[in-house]
Amino acid sequence: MSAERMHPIESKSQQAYRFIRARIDDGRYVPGFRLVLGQIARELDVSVVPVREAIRLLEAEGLVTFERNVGAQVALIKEAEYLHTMQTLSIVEGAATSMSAPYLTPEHLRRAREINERMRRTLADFDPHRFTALNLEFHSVLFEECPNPHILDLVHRGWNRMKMLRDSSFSFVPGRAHDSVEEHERLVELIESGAAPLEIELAARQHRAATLDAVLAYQASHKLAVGQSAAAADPDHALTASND
Amino acid sequence: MSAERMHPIESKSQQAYRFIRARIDDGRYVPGFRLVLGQIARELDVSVVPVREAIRLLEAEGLVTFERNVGAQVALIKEAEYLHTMQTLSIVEGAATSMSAPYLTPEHLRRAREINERMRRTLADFDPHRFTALNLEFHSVLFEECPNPHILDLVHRGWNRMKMLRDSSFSFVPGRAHDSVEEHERLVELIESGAAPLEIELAARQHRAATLDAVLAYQASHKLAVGQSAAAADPDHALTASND
DNA sequence: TGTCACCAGATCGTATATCATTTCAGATAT
DNA sequence: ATATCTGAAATGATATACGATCTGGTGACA
Repeated sequence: MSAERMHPIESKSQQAYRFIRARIDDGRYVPGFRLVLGQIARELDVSVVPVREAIRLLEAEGLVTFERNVGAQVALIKEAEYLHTMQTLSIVEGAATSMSAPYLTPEHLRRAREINERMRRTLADFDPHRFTALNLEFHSVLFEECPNPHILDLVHRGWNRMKMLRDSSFSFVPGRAHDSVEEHERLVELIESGAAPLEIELAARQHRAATLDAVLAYQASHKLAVGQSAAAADPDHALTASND
Repeated sequence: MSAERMHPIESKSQQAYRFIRARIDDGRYVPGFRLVLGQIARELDVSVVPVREAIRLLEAEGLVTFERNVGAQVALIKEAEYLHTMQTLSIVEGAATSMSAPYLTPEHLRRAREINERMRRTLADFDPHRFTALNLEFHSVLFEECPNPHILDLVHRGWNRMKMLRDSSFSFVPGRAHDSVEEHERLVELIESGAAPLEIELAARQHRAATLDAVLAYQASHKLAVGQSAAAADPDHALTASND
């Protein structure tokens, strides 16, 4: 019992959870990927019971769907689902940002600006992957001092949903990244100026809403251009989207 | 296989989930109540595996705490937790109300008013249980047409957390119920007048925030009056609160 | 050729048994 | 009297085994 941790021995359920979760997050398990209990259990060298538990938890979070005697698969994000998640994110992110703002120090704002500058420099690279990562980093700094863990939890939930369409069907709306960087700078300035919480909240909310609008407009025009009337008429079709 | 439903045979996990959940909701399992797997399994005449799964789901929802090799218990709501949940509720309820408002018909508003009138009539009875139930009903009508199911889900999560202190440590802040009924009426009028979404959102948010303020003020004054400095100094002490 | 019955494989669902950890009471030593 | 040790009981965690259900395909039959 010498070189043994006293507390944190990870249970096999948690192990399975992290295993699956990591693969969903980094895109190895794309939406629609089928999760077979026995198979994952063998990969992890555990029994199916902990794997099942992990999958049920992921189901509760909305990351996978699970049907009795049929199986589980990574959840497919539909257009309506995307819209709702973005809408929800705009609200909770707005709240998180404004609640965090009063506690942000000049050092926080410096870090935020530094990250945003890196985003600006990647604009020419057209690297959605990296841009999204930096975007998360930027907003994480702004949320850092939010005193309400519940709100932060909701923000993270929303991000997780969004992450699912990261590698699988990501689309970069032309011009949106540039606008996003500009809005980031204005948001930092607003916080710096000691603006009223409500003003900050609405600015942050608007920032997310603008992305949603841009994606929807892009989707609409793209559909029209290609003339995919069938896809346009199907409210359940999978979506190509952005989350910056 | 004649008189058998084709789809909806409830799994034992779901059965266990509903069993426990119902008892938490109606107060038979008060916060702190210990949930022993084997015991619940025997009561339901199932094995411990589905019970365990149910408890893990409840843990994910924050309704119970679960520690490895120790066990589960109904979550205790602390003062900070209460504050955070109410704050979150004020935000998501505000959003849900304003998003629902444009779709509310005169019939909706009539029903809302009718429920609120029943609340008014119970003011003299001092029946917190009934008042809270009507309060939920009232707001449910206003949320009814919210087109974003995510937001509604968040509202319900918040309500579930609040429900936990319903019977256990419920306190009716003097005068708050009366104010609440008045605010309800004003909220309905605001919606009826076709006010801007943001205006409705802030009014709904304020309604919830006012309750929180009332509770905190009442708590503070009560503590001072009784002179429980020890309890006041402990940020983790259990809370007596209201959710109307 | 279309439809239906049926079978085989895949997969989930749960019970049971066993292992691991925690807790607590009682004993023992200081 | 206090602290520490010890072992049994309680409890959770997981593996294994078996049963139930769904799915897809195959072939008989009209």
